[in-house]
Amino acid sequence: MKNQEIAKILFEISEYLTMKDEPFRPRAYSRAAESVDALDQDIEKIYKTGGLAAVEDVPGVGVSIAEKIEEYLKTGKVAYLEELKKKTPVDVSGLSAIEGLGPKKIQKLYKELKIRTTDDLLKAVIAHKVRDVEGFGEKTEENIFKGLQFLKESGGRYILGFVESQIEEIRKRISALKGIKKVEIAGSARRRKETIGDLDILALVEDGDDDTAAAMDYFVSMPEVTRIYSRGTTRSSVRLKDGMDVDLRILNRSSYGAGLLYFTGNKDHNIELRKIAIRKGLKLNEYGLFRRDKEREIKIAGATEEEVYQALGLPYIVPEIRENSGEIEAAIQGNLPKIIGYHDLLGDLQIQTNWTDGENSIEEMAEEAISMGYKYILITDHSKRLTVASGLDEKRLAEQGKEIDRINRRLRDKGYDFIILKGVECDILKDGSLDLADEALAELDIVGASVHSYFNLPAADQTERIIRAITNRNVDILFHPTARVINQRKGIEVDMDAIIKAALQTGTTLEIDAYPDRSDLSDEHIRKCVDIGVKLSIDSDAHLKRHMRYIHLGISQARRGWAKRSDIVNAWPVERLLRSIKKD
DNA sequence: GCCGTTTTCGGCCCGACTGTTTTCAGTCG
Repeated sequence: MKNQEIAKILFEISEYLTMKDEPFRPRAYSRAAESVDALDQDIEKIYKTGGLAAVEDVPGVGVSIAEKIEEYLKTGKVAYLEELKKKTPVDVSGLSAIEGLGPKKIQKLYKELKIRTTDDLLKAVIAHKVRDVEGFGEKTEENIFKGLQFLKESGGRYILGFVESQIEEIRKRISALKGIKKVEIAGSARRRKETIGDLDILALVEDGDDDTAAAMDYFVSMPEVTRIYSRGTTRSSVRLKDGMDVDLRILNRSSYGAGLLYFTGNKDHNIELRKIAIRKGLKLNEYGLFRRDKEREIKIAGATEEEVYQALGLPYIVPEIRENSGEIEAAIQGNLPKIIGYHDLLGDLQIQTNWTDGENSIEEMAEEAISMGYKYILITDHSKRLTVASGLDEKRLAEQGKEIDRINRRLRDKGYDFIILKGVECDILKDGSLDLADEALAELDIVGASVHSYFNLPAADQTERIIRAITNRNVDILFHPTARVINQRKGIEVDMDAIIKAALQTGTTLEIDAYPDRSDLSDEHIRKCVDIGVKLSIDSDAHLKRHMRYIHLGISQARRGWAKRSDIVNAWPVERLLRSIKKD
């Protein structure tokens, strides 16, 4: 599906046009970008079945943009964008990734200091040249420096949820090749880390079948490949257009499990396993588990991961917790937790609709939830402070409640075992008070509260602010507790231990926000919550129907934090959820 | 450049916040 690629191009055009001080056209392009990004159907399919006219039916897309989409689908390029880039040869998307830098400032830096790339910018910042440009100053220069540092630290990592469909597509294509029996993704993607550095693909061929040339030929000549690092019979390595490095390794059946284990990692987990092997007089490597018998090595396991673990005297350890952070000790002692499964959730507790900044109606989101097998959802539109999202005030919130009642009646009449719960995503104000009146919040089934402003308060103030908010007896869940956006913004600085403690005392649930670039709470914080018994929820934070499908990423995150079904409130039936969540 | 009509062109989301200014531009959501 090329929707995201096209959205990115349209957005880039919008930024160039903003730099040129064009009125309105930038807005038209970014609106079209958002709209294409939000589309349920494949834009290529729309074009192929309905032609240009069908593309023009996409909201925000008119004749001119439709033609550019057509051009991209046919040629993989948009001449208009190439032209803009030629006129202003600046890495806009790279530079605007820096928090606080937008097209206007980028334009100014290019004009005054000839800055084109983040490298140029870093040099200028170090030489203290930026502070002298009109409209900039010491503080801005410092913020740019921090932004560059942050990008460098997080840089080069891809957000799993955003690259997953591309990865799956490559996996499928390789699976279909002749002689390939099975293809799996290993590495940090298989451990379900929130970001991945590169991609390890493992392919299985039958023992004795060493004709891997066709598979390797295909791999290094895939359309998305821009550079071939190496091409061999068992391993090839390439770089994709978007910068990601990908390895393909071909394994035989007899060593497939050992290879999968080895390439899944993490490294420390593997090292621990090898130590166990040594203690048992065995040797573990990527080809199998071996016993030395006189002068010969005899393979005693290797075809599957399960048999390798078993031969080491261990139960199977799921990839999500292979981090050498206590899982091996727990496995030895028979204390591995029964972590939550991918089909254990009964509902989703953070969903935005077109009452505020969501795309779809309450009813559409409910239908999507029903099709996913859920029993309930909580509608949590924004509160009034978030004016751009046309956040709800007390009056509209009450109106929304009535609408939810009507839809619930309709769903019941249709015979669905499903309920829409009334909620809100209420802004936490600077001092920790809430954006909506207590009486309005008290009317709702479940209240979520979250931070969308003042991200830079000192840790002590920020912690106090959050604790004050969750101490309000109407607040049931703290949404995306650290407010981080991966590759964009660090989380707020808080004493998370103090917040987790306060959550325990007040009976507040902390959220695991599954949206790919949030993934908030992190695995590490989840584990702390699980250890002391703080309740958790796993929510999609969906602004469109499609976003609800990101929920599996939140489940991965929970699994990485060792959470059991009993720790997750939306894995509970609705009666128990409502009984337990309110702290009266 | 798109949309929605007032069918041929005028209006387009906007408030909070930051850092720069000394009254405001740029960025973010």
